[in-house]
Amino acid sequence: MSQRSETRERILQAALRTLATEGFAGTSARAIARAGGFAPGVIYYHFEDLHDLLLAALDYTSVKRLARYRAEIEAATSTTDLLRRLRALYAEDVAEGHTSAVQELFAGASSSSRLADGILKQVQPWIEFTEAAVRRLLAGTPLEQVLASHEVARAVVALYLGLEMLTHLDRDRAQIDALISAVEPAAALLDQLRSASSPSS
Amino acid sequence: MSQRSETRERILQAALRTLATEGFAGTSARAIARAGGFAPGVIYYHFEDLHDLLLAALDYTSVKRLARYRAEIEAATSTTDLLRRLRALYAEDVAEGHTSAVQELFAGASSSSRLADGILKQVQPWIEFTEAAVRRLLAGTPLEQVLASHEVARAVVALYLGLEMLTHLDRDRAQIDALISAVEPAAALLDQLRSASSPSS
Amino acid sequence: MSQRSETRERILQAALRTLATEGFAGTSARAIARAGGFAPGVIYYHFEDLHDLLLAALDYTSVKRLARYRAEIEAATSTTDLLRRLRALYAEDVAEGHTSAVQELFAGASSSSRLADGILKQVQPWIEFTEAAVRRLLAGTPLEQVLASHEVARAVVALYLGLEMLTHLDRDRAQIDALISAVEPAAALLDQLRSASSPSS
Amino acid sequence: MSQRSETRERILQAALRTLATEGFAGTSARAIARAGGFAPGVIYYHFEDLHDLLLAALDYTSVKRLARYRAEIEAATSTTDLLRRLRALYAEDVAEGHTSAVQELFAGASSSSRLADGILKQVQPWIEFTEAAVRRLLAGTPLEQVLASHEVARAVVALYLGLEMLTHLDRDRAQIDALISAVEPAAALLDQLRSASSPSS
DNA sequence: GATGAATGAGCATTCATTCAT
DNA sequence: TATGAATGAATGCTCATTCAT
Repeated sequence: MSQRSETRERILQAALRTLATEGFAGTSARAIARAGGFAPGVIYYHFEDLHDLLLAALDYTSVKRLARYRAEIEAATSTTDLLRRLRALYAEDVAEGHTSAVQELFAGASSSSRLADGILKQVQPWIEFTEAAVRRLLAGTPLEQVLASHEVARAVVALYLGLEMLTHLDRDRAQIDALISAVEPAAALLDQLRSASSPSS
Repeated sequence: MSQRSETRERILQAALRTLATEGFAGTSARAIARAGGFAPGVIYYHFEDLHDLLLAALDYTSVKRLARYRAEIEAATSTTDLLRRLRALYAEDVAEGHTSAVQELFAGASSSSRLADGILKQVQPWIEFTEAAVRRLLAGTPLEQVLASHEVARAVVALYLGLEMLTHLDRDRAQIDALISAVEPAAALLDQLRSASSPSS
Repeated sequence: MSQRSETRERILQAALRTLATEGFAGTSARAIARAGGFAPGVIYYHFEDLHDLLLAALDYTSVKRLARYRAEIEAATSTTDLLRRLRALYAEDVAEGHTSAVQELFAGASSSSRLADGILKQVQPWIEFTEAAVRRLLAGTPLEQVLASHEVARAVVALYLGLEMLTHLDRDRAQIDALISAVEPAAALLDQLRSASSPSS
Repeated sequence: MSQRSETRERILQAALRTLATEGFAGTSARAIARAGGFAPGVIYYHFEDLHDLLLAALDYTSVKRLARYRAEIEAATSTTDLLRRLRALYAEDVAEGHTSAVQELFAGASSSSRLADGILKQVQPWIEFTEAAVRRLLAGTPLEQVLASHEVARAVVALYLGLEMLTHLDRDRAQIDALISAVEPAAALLDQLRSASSPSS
């Protein structure tokens, strides 16, 4: 890896770390530089400006996470299994600081429409990915007729973002686990519906 | 109403208006004062500081809206009817600037844990209210056994917040309407489940 | 005088002083604030931005000086007398720091077309004033037929600016005096031409 | 030409081009490097620092232009002819970007006395050249007794600089042409004076 | 000879907040 | 009660210059 792209990566990681520890408002050029141990000026050597860096940071973490989600979700054999995998994926999100960064950046989108536009572009793949997953999930169940997959996908992504918001407020990650647990019976029900409708599979 | 509380109200409304038009980042003491036609100094005469004012503003709009939601949701006769009422309530939220203010303040919570704590206190009543509504809604359906009302309530509130976030990003309010429409068949299904399980009611 | 306009004047004078002592490039908001003994922020409380302040400062000195020039030039009884008065006026320009400020601001116009436009507006009255003076000066002499007063006026103003530039370079104000002295015989000649053409006056 | 001096020349030309297109304030090391297609670092390999480069650039264009002026002015057969040649020379100045570079550098002299000193050294030859030209021009006319050639020369150079300043402000090059045209009758007069005083020449 | 990454000081500007009036 | 002038720290960003490669 070239020296240039190494530094670029150092800056991206410092930005993500700063978002997680200082929040969006605290993620100033100086704060990022402090976190990464470099001069504030380097940021502008590698990125157009702060917005550019923050969007790049979101992209950096988003692309990596989307790949992981894609791999796990496609490997799921049942809704119950899917839920188990989602629980693990979310734990990874938290461990890697992905949730914090996402939450802070979405919050920060309020302060700049340029940032908002950039973020919007990055949510699209997640909505599309979720839509495909929802379609697969409902296939062969009565719900297939009754739920529009695009709208459901959007709702699922919104739910993720909203839950992060609440979690940020009360700092109680356990609630997310509780929600997943709470949904388990419903997942089991869905699996039954599916096996009933296609007994051979 | 005393002159003091009249001024207080003017400030609260100016703050909400500013949140809606300028976003959280643009809601400076100066901006609020400009919007309300008073001197920046008066804010500090009526409120501890800017955070205090913003929290008071959230309370101001939140209490009013919660009362409206309570009235409408309690009057709902079926899930389908409930959905119709929710659509109207949401339109009111938008018209009154409540959605904007809420979205901006939640986003702003990132910048200060004091603000976050204050906001958290204001979400609690909404979660409790939603929990009661969910319980009433699922009562007498098979889902009652299968969904934990507290977790569902939290998810519903999170969904509202997350949808506002997405709407703020793509400025496409129609998506909210589309989601409500998409859920209608499911609501009808729920109504059928209920009437099947308790034919006498 | 109100407190507001007193401070405004303090800022204007600090700006002029800083232009004279630090040059255009050194006339930063901080430097002006230091020179005037106030916080940098006050500048933005009284002026839109730094350009706005600098243009206001140019206006401040320019209006005062133009009034003085107008009074003196109109009182001149002959070209020789005019020259004597110009010498005194220029000495005042220097003493008041007007020359420095003008020189620095014109130089600074290079860095911003907004500044350039503002300065241009302030030169116009000087060119018009000079044109009137030139017309009066040449009236009744053979040169009247031979020199276009508008172009001559422009040239005279340009000469003033150019001489300031050179003076700034070699810091030799005596050269300006030498030029005025050098022109004296020509002025005397002009006076003779005029008295010859209108013997009665 | 050695590779070293070739690069040096590329830098000089990039500097002049940048002065003309970006102005003094925009002529940063980066900007010059970008204009010339080389790394910022090379500048410091060939020149002490940025000031040193800018002075060298002024010298580069100044020496070339002075040679042209010398050739043309010495070939002039009358004041009218001289004026015609000056008009052409000035057009060359503009076309080559010499006027822009000179104007910007003189403006920039405000920001540093080191730059000012260097520029001063480069004006001297122009003043001397102009003085010789003035002396030749007035020789054999009554004005010879009445105008001190050194002071006139200085005034002429100042006039050139001042006119460039005004032209930079109002971006109206036509005014320079208008001035030359306006002076033509006076030039013709001077030619008559000369032929009257020395009928044999 | 040349590169381009990095530095750290500097810039204009905005802000929450205070306080004399 | 209310005003609005003033503060001083913080912001994003640019720059001349250095130096390891």
